Amino acid sequence: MESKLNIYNTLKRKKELFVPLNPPHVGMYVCGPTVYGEPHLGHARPGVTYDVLFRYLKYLGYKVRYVRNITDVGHLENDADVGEDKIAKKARLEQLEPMEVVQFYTNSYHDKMRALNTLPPSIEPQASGHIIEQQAMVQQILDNGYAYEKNGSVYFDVEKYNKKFKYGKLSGRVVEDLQSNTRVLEGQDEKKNPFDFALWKKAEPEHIMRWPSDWSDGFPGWHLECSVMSTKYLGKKFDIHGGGMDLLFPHHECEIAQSTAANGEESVHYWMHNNMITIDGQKMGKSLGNFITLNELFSGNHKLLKQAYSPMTIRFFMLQAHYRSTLDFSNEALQAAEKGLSRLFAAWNTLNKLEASDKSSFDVQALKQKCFDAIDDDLNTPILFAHLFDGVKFINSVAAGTESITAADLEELKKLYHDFIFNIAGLKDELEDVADGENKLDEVMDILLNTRIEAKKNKDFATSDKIRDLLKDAGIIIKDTKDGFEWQLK
RNA sequence: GGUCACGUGGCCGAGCGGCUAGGCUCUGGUCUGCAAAACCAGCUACAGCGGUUCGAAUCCGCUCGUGACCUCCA
Repeated sequence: MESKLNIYNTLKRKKELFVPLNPPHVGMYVCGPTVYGEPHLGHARPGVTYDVLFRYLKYLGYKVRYVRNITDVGHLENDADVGEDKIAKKARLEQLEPMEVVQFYTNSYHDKMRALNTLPPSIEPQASGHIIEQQAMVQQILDNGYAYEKNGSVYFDVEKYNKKFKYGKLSGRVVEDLQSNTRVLEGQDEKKNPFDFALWKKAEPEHIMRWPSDWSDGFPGWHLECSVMSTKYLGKKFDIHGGGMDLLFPHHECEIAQSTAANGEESVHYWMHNNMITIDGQKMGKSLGNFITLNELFSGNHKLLKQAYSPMTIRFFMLQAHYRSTLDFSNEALQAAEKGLSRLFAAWNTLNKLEASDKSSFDVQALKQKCFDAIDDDLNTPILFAHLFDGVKFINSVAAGTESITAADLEELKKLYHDFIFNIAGLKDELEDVADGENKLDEVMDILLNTRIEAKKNKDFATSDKIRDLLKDAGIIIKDTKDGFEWQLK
């Protein structure tokens, strides 16, 4: 478990060696989706990023508790503290019970995350299931003097908090600047300062999702759930908190303030933030309406899409960029990822058929070291794949007979590729999935292709080409090899 | 307006002081009945202008451009 994993800590603005608070245990919390719409490409990024982290930590032998929440209440439409609850709004539009909306999109989110081969989190708590705990934290913050009640709503007192602790340390903001820069929005006259945020909000009569409390019939503020649920399941201090960069301010800043105000100390050791997916250089997001849902990507059913892209193509596409860089969507980039991935899996299959000889013309240990160095360097998956592709060239050369490998090295190389491709990067061979359990198809293909080989032997190329062309039309690609043939579904 | 990022070859995308990133595309070659795959070779790079340095895509300054956050967003 001795690892050299370094992760970029947004709080410190630099890479730090990862040292868990209570080894071998690791606690990680990631902000999940607000379930009021179909998950889109943007949701896949943190899903995949923190899945790789989760997988790698487990690979290193840590006992990881991975908590990812479902936001199903308290997330408002306009200003954080005025306006309509997103879930309730969607429910009214669709003539549904709010929890029906929540369930529908939660299911869809799970389906898509599973398709992307992300492991389910250890705990996936819902905000609506933790109203009692949220009320308790509101009371705690009130008792500690960092919140005030006004007309049944409770607000966090940023100015007061800032005197003892520092508000804005994560996002690099200072309260004085906020004072002059925060937009004045209507309905905020209850607050002492415009940057104060709601911990508990009194519900308007038409508001559907509401719970009784000491202050009013109302609902919790959006930022509260993450502080509450991370504390409940990971303790007052835990290792890693992840989320999208767009949540850095105000959401994560408020989380820090709430947890600190309630518990007296900061809770998170390493803050991690994934960057955005862009489209034509602009952030892909709900508010801009320029998002492509995962449904649309998987089916190709969107005006910007030239074709469907498989979940693994999407996953690989993301892993070819560093998680802290923006990643620009385009058909060309996705197609390149699709082909690259296919080349990687072709090499994996080749690797498993390789024959050993008495010497190696390649340094497997050096490759292994490079791969670990890459992943240890703040999950640098693009570098990791660059090294794996160097290995692909070698694997293909061994198959072609221009390079060689010993039996021991071969075993080592197989393990290396298996560990990194499947266990850590979390990729899977989708073609193999299809082929599995289709023994009949295998038999039929053997018959067909052996017939073709005979035709070739007899120089009956018209027949052999016809078989190849017709199969191609049916979505099956034939590759002739030295001593036979290979085929794969496209 | 404030705060902070970023601008790399046809496309995507690493690198963060000296050493080929990688993937995809393109061109030529080897192999093959042809094709595909594979292998070999090649092709256009570091926004601009200064500065620091023996040496800069990489550090500093300025200019131009793009974006993010400051309001819900992964």
